[in-house]
Amino acid sequence: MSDLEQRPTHAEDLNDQMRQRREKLQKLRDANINPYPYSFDVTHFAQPILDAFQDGMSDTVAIAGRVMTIRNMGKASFFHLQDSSGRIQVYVRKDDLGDAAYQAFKLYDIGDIVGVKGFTFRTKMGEISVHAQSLELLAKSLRPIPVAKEQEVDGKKVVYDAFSDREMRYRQRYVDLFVNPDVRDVFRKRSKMISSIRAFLDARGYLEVETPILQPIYGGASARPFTTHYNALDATFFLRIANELYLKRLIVGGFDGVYEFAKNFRNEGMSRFHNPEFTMLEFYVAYKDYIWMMETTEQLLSTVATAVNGSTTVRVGDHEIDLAPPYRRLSMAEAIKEHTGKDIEGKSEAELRQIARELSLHLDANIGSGKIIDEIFGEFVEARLIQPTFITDYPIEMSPLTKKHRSKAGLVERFELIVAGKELCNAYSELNDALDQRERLEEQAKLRARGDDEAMSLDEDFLRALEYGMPPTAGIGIGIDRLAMLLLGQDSIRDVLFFPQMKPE
RNA sequence: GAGCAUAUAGCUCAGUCGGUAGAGCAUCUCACUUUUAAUGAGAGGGUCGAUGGUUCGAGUCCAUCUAUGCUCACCA
Repeated sequence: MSDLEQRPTHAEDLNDQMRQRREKLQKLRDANINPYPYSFDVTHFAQPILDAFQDGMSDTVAIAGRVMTIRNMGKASFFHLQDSSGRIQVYVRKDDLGDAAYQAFKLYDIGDIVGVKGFTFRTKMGEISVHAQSLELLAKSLRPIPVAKEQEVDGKKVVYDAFSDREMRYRQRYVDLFVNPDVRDVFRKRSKMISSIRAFLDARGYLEVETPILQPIYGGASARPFTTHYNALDATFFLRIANELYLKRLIVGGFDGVYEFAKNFRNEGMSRFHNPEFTMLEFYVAYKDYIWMMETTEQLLSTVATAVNGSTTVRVGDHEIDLAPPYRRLSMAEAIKEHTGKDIEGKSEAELRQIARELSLHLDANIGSGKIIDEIFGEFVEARLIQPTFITDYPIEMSPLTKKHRSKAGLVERFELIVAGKELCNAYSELNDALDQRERLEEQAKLRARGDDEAMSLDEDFLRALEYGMPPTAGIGIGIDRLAMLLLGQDSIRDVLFFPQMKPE
């Protein structure tokens, strides 16, 4: 064995199984077999073979994939081969392959990637299989893989010893994916979800765009950013926390509708619901308002749910949630009244503070009235909104980028869609009054001076764009990871992200 | 950032009162040409997360640290 093959890839010792696999690799090379050939002509996939098989008929097939089980019976063997579509059993006989090839097959391991040419048949025990006429190693696997055994009990699959350690599943997602079929399904559906959203927006003529991730001024949301240094400019840059201000610039530029699936970055803690980088769909449509956006959101979500699950209903815990329109619409004041009995409409900051006290809600002394209302809502209402509910008409202080309400003083034309007690969407009639926008951002600057490090910065170029004139516009942000959790029945954001953020090993 | 829990073989897990480290699967050897949690016989495999401490003796008790999970806080 060469020096190279004895060398661990990391500074870790080879365990016995890893050593044995490397020895087999060398034996294969000694037998003049290339364990890493260049290609293989695949003609069929496992699941379609199973679906199409009819007794009395036999197809000639060439399939490729990963060996997942081996049952060796001396001069004949069975193994399961897993490809992107599923698993199929392969039957191998020494008589068919010849001595040398069967000898080589004995050096295969669970986890190896192989190609099989043969014909389909049904075994005595009734399993549709491929009878191998030739067999080719396509890639030798050097690490033992977790082997989960399955047994059918009363038609249900029971899995034994599943690869279930969450840390290892996330750190080695590649293993998680080939070992756990349910995980593959989740990510296929996530992909389906995104493509159906894209199809929905494309069908309406909106333009998919890309905007800067590295930004000299961050804005469009209230959050702490990741900071970096741009060497060539010797300047501080930020990873975007939102793309809102750039998309609005594009509306100023004359596009009627733009959208972007944006990776955003927020320098905050991680949790079941938060990953520091996450995906948000934002889209903006000229000449529309937030009422229109509510209808569009209803259509979008019901369309996407049907595309992904074939139904508008999803189960979350004990609740059956129905995404079929229409969704309940409730102003924030109405929602608070419904769940606390308190009327917050037209109340001063002192009065709101009194209401909060009556509700035994402890508040920071320096927060303003908008924030107080938000706290009351967050504490007593949000988690109780299970069926999709549009909460509308937010206090102006909390919404510096939103147009003033057409009829209600002190409020703005904004809605959030709450589903299963979580915010899923946030949308406005976008503020296009450049002078009002300047005042609002100056207000934010004062908050920042008071110590609110999540208050927005004043972006002069954005204001300049608005001064040229932006049409009335409706805009929305939809948390794609949250939507994936909802539609895919996952209770942790890590289970809908291929590579969730982890501390270094 | 705070609290609680977890960390033992490649995987999934036991390990009692502190006294030489266990199982199933996986791996290796032998047998077996339609098996399927294949079967039968045998074998190997461990820095018990890390570092200190208590003790004649620590997987086990104590402390600190690391990672992960859950809850809370911040947020989407």
